[in-house]
Amino acid sequence: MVKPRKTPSQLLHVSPVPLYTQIKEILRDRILDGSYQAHEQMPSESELMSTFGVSRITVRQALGDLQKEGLIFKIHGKGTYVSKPKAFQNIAELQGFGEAMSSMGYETFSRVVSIKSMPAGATVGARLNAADSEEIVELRRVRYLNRAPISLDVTYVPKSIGERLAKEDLAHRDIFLILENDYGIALGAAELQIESMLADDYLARQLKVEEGAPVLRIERLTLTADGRPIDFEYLYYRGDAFQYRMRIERSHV
Amino acid sequence: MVKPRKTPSQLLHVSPVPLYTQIKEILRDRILDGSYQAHEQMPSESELMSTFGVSRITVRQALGDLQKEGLIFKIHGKGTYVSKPKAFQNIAELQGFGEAMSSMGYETFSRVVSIKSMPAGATVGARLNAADSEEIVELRRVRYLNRAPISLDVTYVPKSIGERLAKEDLAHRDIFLILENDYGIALGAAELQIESMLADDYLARQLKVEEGAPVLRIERLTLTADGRPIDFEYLYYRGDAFQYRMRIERSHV
DNA sequence: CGTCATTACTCGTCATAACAAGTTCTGGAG
DNA sequence: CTCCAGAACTTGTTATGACGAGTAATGACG
Repeated sequence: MVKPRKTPSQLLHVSPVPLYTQIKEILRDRILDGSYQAHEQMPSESELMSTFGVSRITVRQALGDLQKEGLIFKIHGKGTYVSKPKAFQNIAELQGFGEAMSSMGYETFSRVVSIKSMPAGATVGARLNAADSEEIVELRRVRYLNRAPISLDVTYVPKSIGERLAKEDLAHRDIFLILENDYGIALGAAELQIESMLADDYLARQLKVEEGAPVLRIERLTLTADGRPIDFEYLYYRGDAFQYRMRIERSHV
Repeated sequence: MVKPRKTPSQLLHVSPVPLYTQIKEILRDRILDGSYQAHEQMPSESELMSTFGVSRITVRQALGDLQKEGLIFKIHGKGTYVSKPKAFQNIAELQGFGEAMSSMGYETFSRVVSIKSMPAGATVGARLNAADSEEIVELRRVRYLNRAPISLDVTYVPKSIGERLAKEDLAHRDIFLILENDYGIALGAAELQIESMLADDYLARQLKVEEGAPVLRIERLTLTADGRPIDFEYLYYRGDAFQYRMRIERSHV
């Protein structure tokens, strides 16, 4: 059967954006805007090949990425299906606080309480992979959501980074985004520990809650893409006003 | 053109295990046992092709999987490198409590407090996608770690599943593993909400803490691989004895 | 009517091939 | 010696082709 090799209209072949990325985004849009309903079967790989005019490898790469995002799932021998609607989609991403909130439509800002240089000490030094006596920068901020204080962030970064950060607009910009966009540091993963505690005097004042109120304490170590620790934080969230939400994938190993 | 089907040497081609999986496991072993040191450059793709006698596609699939696991990372134009050692590796997986603890060498068991059938009600019904009046099963368990109570789990599942679960050895087996291994239900992802609260009278008695002690409250909805909600839980963890740890990847989109 | 083999579909795996794009080293021009 | 072009590496993207394996519908057979 002769297939007319028509140039797939929608796709830009000269673009610096890979084909599979373009296809992935077209399909993601169709899923999110409801063109493909949840639990519906998606077009098969061979259909997608001909409609987009690309090879199967390219189609599979696009579908594989969407599967990693949790938008679709496959059943061997049957087909590819759309997962449940949006709601929570990709919350298991590493995001800064402002990044996460603004993507949900909330307005936030931070108040910088203090910035100071100090020796790392044993605990922080161990996390940031620095000697106890090495100078690092401690940065304390209170995060506000709709004018109400919601968390106290105590951030430790290496001196070189901290001195640059001190000059930035920390009230309105996420540290994560500054590191990535301005400093060109690719972030990899974060390790979290979450526990519950009671507000002490200092926390109560900063978060405008009663002493003894429940507080969510998160210890977060952020790593660069090549695994170097770069940012160690203690985050104290008001227990009454905030819920830490995420989505975790079962390992597909 | 007929292609002679020649068999490359070292790997098992008759095995039901895909080549890329075999290669992935060989490489993972070498990383974990230190043959490839952290931050060291791994053999290039072409080297791996010739040493294993496979095509580049196969090598890339193995490396891609290892990258998803966080064991290696790649730099375009430079090469493939080993990430930081183990420590935390793959904690962002969906695991049951016992599953997670026993993989860390702890002994756990559960005490079943109650199992009862009841109408779903608005909150639970919405989560499990059931009518308010539909009968579901509520299961209360206290989890013990080294003989100390550490959490109260309140689990809601559809009646059909709950009635089967009631006959199982819930004291020593994770619900997740029963669902997957015995019932053949593939689990997909879980959505979590974490918040901090104070122990009330009932919780304090169950967890053997003082009333007003900090408690980590986790709301967890577990979905099957095809996105159907199947298990909704409230988990109340003792704030003094437990830390919820995880590792989150920055989106590689 | 129930069972089973066939068949036609799906996704899963793997080979070969080519070019693009980023990095590093080298050698020659100035 | 310095600087810059290019070679020689790396990973990234894409095409074409083939076979395997799981699922489902079909139809023949008992």
